[in-house]
Amino acid sequence: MVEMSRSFAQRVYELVRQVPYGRVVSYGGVAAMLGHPRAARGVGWALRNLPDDEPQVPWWRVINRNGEISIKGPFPGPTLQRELLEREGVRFDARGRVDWREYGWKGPEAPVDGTVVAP
DNA sequence: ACGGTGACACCAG
DNA sequence: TCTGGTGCCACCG
Repeated sequence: MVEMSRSFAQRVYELVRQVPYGRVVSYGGVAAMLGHPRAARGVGWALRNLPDDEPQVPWWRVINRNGEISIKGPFPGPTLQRELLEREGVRFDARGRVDWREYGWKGPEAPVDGTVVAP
């Protein structure tokens, strides 16, 4: 097993499950939404060790701050992730990056644009 | 308790 | 913009 109670990893999975189809979020973004703005690496570790017991976790929608695929290794990792994202309509530029303005997910409680926050 | 690892982020230069 | 160095966090023998 990889977790016992509500481990950090478990919370990562729950949040990533909420990332909408065709949208992406950064490791640091996930960490921040969980209240741990400096735990980006922890998020990466959690997704790398995603157990088979955790279905419905769109791990491929999590990329690094530069809008790039951050998976290492030759085996079906980087390629598969990009494949899955493109299949959802996410487009990569010539440098292999995603535009945050267009596909970035602001979080489950993100305010609708046009909302006035303060004068 | 300790040191090492990793699908990260940030800050100079 | 890119690159290298540094900081941080969760987790594993």
